[in-house]
Amino acid sequence: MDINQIAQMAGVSRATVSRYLNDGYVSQEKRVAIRRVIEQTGYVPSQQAKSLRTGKSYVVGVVIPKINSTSVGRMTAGITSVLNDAGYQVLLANTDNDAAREVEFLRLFSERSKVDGVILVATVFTPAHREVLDQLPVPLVVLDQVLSGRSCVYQDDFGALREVTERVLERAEHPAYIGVFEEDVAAGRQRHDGFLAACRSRDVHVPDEAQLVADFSVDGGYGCCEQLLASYPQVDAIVCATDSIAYGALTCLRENGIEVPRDVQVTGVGDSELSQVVTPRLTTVHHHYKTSGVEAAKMLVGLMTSDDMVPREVKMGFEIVMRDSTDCPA
Amino acid sequence: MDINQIAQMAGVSRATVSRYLNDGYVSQEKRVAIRRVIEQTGYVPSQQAKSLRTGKSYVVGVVIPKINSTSVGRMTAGITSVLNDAGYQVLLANTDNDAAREVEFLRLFSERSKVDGVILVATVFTPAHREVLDQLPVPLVVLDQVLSGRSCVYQDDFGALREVTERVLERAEHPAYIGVFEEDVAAGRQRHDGFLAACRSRDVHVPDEAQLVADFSVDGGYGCCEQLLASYPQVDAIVCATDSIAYGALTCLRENGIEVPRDVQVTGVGDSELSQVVTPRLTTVHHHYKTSGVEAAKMLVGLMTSDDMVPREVKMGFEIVMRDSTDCPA
DNA sequence: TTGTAAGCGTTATCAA
DNA sequence: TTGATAACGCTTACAA
Repeated sequence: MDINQIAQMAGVSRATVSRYLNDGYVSQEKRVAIRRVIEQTGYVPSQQAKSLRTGKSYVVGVVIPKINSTSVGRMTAGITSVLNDAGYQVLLANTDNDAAREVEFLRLFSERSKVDGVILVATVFTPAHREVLDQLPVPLVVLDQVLSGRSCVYQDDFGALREVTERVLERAEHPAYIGVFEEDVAAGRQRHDGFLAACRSRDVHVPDEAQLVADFSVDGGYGCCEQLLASYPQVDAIVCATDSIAYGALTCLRENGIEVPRDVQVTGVGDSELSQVVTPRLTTVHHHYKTSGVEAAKMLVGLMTSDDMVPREVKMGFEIVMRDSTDCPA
Repeated sequence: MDINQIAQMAGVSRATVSRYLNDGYVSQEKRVAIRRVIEQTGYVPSQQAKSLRTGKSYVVGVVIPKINSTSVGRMTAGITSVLNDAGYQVLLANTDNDAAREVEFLRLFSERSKVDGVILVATVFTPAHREVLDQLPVPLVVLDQVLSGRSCVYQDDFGALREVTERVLERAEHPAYIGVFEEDVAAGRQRHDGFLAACRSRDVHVPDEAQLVADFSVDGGYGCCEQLLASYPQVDAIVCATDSIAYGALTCLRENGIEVPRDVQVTGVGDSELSQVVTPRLTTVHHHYKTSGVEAAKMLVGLMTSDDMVPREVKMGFEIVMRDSTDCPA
């Protein structure tokens, strides 16, 4: 069922049908004729052919590091809702934290699939990243990481960790930090720096053995916490870079008969649904992940439609959610 | 940069370049000439034009009910990994548990976007679903729900709930059930039926007020549990349809000074990462979600490539993970 | 082994 | 307001 058949059945040329479908500029008379035929046949124009001709695909590529992570899940939910409402389809690329695949997918998107835009939920930026991003022939929005000079939406990880650490320090003297690898500027370096900034401003010294690096998992948190108890037994607060790490730490502390928050305070980042379910309920940073996805998608739609938008860098706000794993004065 | 320019630069016709790109059947001599030009220019054929001509898009549509759910996340991870490795791109449609949008997306996929196949992570089947599925011009695999006569991969929810309930009944006499709406055949009806089957085989009567329906959330579980304590105080075991519901129940019980598992046993379904982190650690059913996604994707690839595959219905195995929220003899 | 030519289903230009 | 006609970039008979 193609436009030619519709034209024939309606007794017009295919150009007229095309106009009916797009601009308008068709006489009332032919308009109704065409409408009737289309309704009868259930004809739907081929998006493929249309794309080939117009150069617009109404598809955007979204590259994410890990689909099964609550923060990424929330961001993706925000992205898809805006994009779908705006008439775009979403081509999803899950890289499983493999930076090389990230580059691969970006290249794939720009060369083969002809997407109209790209959202990159980023973790690290290698030279290969910069190169492929520079080559990108379509608008790009970077999410959850700042890339200066480009449109991006990111969390205030530095500010968040500084603030949550300050709260903890009202009762603690020997804080420790369990973070993630620093190549991840946002979740790695910024959070770590925020922690250190708070300590410095209080003149609290944090020895190296109190600053550990875990992967993003519960088990990683557990392991680091064990290590911490061995090498830095005076610890009285553990600031963690993610909720998962904090869960692992909580479990480890409990199994070692250490009471939270009385003996050791614990904090996380992410405010995943389970934070209010663990015992004790976890004090954490609430990042507006879904909203940041929404922002990024809106920004991309703006870039794709009016092509003279200047890049903006948007830093999202956050909230500290005080629960039972810390011990601050109200 | 199109095939014509490459042809011209290599001094051959564009048909020869096309052959070089596909079948082969090009002389050694021209082959090297073409390769050189392609390398110089970085030419990449337009997938769009190719699709228009061949009718294959190498895109599959994946419809999911909720992106930010651990079970769906795991299934999607399995799906994308297989599909990407097989050279397909994934168009993702997140319906946010809206059955109408599910139908809409299916229609969109089949009519406008010309996907080569569809994976539907299903929850309910309305008549509208059946209609659009019947119209679907491309192979389909249903995931996480059984649809007889069609290719599908699903969890053994009946068997899982029966078994976990049997375990619980070794120590309990007044079990209760907190489920989800029964229109969801798998998570709703099958799990409920499994629970009831186990009770029946032990001649345990379960009054209506001990069978509640929650949404999929922690809060839902909390609320139902409160209700349960009021209307069925003799309860000594709560079998929950999902981990989230179980987390809510655990929290509610703790706040009411009821000890788990001594006073009341609790079980969930899903074995999400946090199940080993809550206190007490949750006894639950481990469903092989990621593997089921892998299976479904492989099946779809089979259907898309050799079009004479007969539909199969695959029931996945499961494991009962006994932890501390139950109290069974080892 | 290669080139010519006819599509795939649209939209855009230009006369009429 | 409409209809030829030429693209968009590719594949595939068919003929040479």
